[in-house]
Amino acid sequence: MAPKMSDHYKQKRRKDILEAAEKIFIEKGYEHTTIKDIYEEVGLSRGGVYQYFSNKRDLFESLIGDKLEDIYQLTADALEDGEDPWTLLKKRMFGEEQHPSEYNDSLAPVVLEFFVSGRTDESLSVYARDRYHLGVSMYENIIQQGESQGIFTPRFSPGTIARAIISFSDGIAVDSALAGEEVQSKEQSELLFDMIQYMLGIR
Amino acid sequence: MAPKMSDHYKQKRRKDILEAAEKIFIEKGYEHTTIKDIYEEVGLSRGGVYQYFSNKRDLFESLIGDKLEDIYQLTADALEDGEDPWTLLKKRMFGEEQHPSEYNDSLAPVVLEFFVSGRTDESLSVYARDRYHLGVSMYENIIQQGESQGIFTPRFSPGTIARAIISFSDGIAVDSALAGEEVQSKEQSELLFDMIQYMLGIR
DNA sequence: TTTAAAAACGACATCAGTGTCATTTTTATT
DNA sequence: AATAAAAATGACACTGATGTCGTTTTTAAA
Repeated sequence: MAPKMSDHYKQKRRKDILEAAEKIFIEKGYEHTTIKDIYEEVGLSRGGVYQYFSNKRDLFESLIGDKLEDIYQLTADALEDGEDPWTLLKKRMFGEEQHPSEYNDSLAPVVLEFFVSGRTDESLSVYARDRYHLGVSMYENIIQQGESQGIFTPRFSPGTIARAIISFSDGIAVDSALAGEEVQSKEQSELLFDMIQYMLGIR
Repeated sequence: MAPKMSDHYKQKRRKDILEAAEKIFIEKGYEHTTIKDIYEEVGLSRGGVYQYFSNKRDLFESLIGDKLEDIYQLTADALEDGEDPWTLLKKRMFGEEQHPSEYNDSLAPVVLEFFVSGRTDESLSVYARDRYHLGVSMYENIIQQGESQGIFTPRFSPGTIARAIISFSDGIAVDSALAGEEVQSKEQSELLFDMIQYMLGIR
């Protein structure tokens, strides 16, 4: 006499909503996306979405949530396992192919929009700082590891280089969002690549 | 029998509104600023503001308008007058003191927010591209001038280096908006400074 | 001082989006 | 099949912001 819905079912629905939401967020940006846009995209009703998420912010945070923590953990593990810091750094900066390519992380500008437009909200800005900090640490750890192995001879402190990588990448993401092709993200990634080699004293 | 208000008066009022608006925009960000916030800050009524601007976007575009064109023109003139490209480049990147300092252009993140959150609006994105293009040209011209004078020996095309300066600066602006001190903008500006010397082949 | 034009006011109608909740539908278990 | 719990629906009340417009106030010229 008890119809416990399978966890699997709930998870699937949740994922459906998040996928639809991601599509819409990329299309319309964070601020201009409404709950209506989302439930129409999933093919659910208003209440249907509210069953799973309590508002747009909750939905968005779920969407981007954990992603960063995952990659941080993955990086820590890789370092632990003795993966080459230079290879690892390239992977984190440019993806598995370890090489600059056309810019494609279309959610990145939305994430930045989310944090920038919400920067006056105290709780959000705490969250933003945490995320930023985690990103810095990730790169910093890789660089420190490489330094201690004698692979890198950094011209600036690992923290500063880590922050520079993040700023530069964020800048490319933002500019791509607003000027598209014009930004020549591939060429810029190549420049970033060259700059990092210089900053880390790699031949 | 005709009370033509002095242009001076109108200009002053307009400027008052823009100044108040700038303050509020910096405080609350673009999206979260309302017309009400603004007329309360100036000490005017709702209708009062609408007398001068037709909506928030119009107001914001007036605020940032021309600024970029002005600096572009100023740069073109300076090059024409034979100003040293390296000095000029440093001025444009770091202000008159020509040296990296704490990040302080508090309107910059608001400008980025404006363009990023409005990036789906066709007319706005045209405007954004124009602005971006103008910025690229400005830096590109300086670099080309320096190259032809034999002061710079660029490792990448002037256009790519120009775009990199913009991306990096935008990145610092965005990150500062959302993580504040944490971003260590001064250190990053120093790194940017060093990187540019390297990219331009300056001893 | 009168006067007519411009500036400033603020109430108002309108709109878009939000989150809720009583009701209906679907589901898994008995 | 019967049933009870969970999921899904969509109408609803509410909110906050927008731009307008008839009215009042201020202004500078006559």
